[in-house]
Amino acid sequence: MAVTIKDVSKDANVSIKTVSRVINNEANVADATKKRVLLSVKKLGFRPNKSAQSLRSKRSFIIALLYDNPNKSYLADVQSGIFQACKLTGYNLVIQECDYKSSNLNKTILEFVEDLRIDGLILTPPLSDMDDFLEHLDRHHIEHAIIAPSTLKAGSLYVSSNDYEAAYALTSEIIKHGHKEIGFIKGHQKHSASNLRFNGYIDAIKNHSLEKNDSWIKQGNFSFKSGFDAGVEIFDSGHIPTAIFASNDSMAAGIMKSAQMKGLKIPYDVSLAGFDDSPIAHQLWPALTTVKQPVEIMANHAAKILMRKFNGLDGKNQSKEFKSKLILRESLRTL
Amino acid sequence: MAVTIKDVSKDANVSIKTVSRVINNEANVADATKKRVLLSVKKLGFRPNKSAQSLRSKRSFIIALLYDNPNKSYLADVQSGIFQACKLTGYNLVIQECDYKSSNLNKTILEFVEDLRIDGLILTPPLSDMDDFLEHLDRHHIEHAIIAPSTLKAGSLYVSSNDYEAAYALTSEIIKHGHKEIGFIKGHQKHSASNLRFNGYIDAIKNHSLEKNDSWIKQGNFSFKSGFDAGVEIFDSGHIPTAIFASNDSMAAGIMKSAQMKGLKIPYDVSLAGFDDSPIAHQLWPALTTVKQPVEIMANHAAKILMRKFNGLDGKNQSKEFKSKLILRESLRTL
DNA sequence: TACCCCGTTGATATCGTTGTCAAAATACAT
DNA sequence: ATGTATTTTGACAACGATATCAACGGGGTA
Repeated sequence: MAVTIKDVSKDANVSIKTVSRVINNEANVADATKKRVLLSVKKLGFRPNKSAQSLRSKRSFIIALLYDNPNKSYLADVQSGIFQACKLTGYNLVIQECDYKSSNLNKTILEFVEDLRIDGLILTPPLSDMDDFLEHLDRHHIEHAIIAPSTLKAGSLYVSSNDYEAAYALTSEIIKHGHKEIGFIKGHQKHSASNLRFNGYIDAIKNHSLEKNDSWIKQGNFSFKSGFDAGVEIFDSGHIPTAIFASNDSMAAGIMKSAQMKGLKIPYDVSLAGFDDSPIAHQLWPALTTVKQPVEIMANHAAKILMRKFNGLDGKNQSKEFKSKLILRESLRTL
Repeated sequence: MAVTIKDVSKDANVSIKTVSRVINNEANVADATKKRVLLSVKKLGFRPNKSAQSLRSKRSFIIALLYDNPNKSYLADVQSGIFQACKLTGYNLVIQECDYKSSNLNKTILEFVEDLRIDGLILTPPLSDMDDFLEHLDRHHIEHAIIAPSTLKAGSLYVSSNDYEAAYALTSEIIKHGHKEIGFIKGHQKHSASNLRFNGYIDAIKNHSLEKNDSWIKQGNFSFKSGFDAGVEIFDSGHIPTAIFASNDSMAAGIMKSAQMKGLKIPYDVSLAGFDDSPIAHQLWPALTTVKQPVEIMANHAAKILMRKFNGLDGKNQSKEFKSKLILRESLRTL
């Protein structure tokens, strides 16, 4: 039989309530008593029964990661970042795949949270962008931290990255390399990052007095295939830009493949840039110029501020924007 | 306040025990009663409190996925397969990253399982191969299903793939393409799959009366970098094989990069094959010839048989070996 | 009719914590 | 010494389910 709070209370010669106070770090326990209890806890190897704690106190010490069909490497990074944070605090991590288009998403998640008494959620795009869903969470007082939200609501917990600035910077860098004709592949329409990146590109183009050419701007959806298709379209058209900036690396890889199949050499015939610095970026040849977001660190921070909030350490809102980093590799050349 | 079993019992005019019997599908409840109770359950929207269930019955309806630093896309596939199975049965999935080299792995996991009252574990390589750890689980009666175990113990739950046969078949295919000098990059030493794949290669070589050349056989560890390094070594040596078979796609990608940097063209100067059919395999140019394991389906099956066991549906041992599929792509050419 | 068997049902204890509230002990002021 | 405020402690209820075990009711048998 496992050790219970009762065993500890007997061993330390106090009431179970006092043991409870000690393990929950409550105030107003005499130092001597505390020491004695902790000794017994250690001696007997007592670990509180989480089901009982959860039943009584309505806290589970579990947080959940919600995601919908993300890029695999992105998911792994997010997950890892959250997990590291959990390990420090003793929380556990449940994962929940969900369909952002589902009509009963709200209900499903509410029941999920209530059933497991989940203490809080971490949301990834495109869930981060669903205002209706976020409002639903607020209405039911479900704590949550948002990774890459579209609108930065005061009082909400989030971590974001400077997608606009990064896309602007990368575009400027491409221009600095002498390019004047720069294509762009847009990302998934439901991801707010898509617009940010596109706007960064557009504004950089404009501010450098270059002309925007719609036949070089294609709608993708962050998938390899959409990049490949866009590449085929562009390369089949009469006029090819000297550089193409894809909203993520998968699409850039798709473009690279379509280029190579056409016999076009990167970066000699056309330069290429991606976004994300996913593993494929440096595994390709030539390696991709791209933008690295500190995804794992961002997710880690999201988990941390979420758990801090549970514990009332909410003093300053600790939501934060993280800076991305330009990574220049061989796929971009100077004209 | 949430609806409890008590509310249902009042509404249906039965005792709480009878409600409990109905929601747990126990025998010996009169049909009429059952119907009445189910009606009330539906009407009131009753969902049993999991903490209470868990506390009393020592079941949590949670399973956990244990992994140690796997390939990101592999992890995502495994996770997704398990998740699909969970969704059908109402189980939840918590993930636990762990360090297979840690000296207190046994203790950590035991406490994790006991604290959360985890019903069962799913293990991925290299944890699948740690006999000591597996024995520890048995000793503490922790249910588990193993993905890709090294030794197929009777009575244990597992899903495996035919790595040996697949490597043999792929090697034979390479030989059939006219290659007589075939290099090989080994995988991580702690993964049993590494040996299986290597043995498949070696036996195919032997059975086709080809000579094994140790300078073309390199030790890798499944990482891109280890493949890259192996490639550099091989290509820097005087004599280059006409084909190289890497134990996984990441390493094959590494070799491809090292080849391209050396100015060697794949598949003209050297053919290449990988293993796993990870996303990168078809995102490269030329696309990789490889072996596809139904990872997601395997993981799904592992989760299913594990959960079946909880429910005593253990009749036949439903462990299973899954067949891999050869995928021929441009990286392999006929000599 | 009396008896037993067996499917059905319910009263109540129980799981291991935390919450409530009052009692006991101690500190402080008069 | 006395009264009061404050800290420390414990008895017991409560959380919401399942487990135990006994009672009930109807059919079959002697």
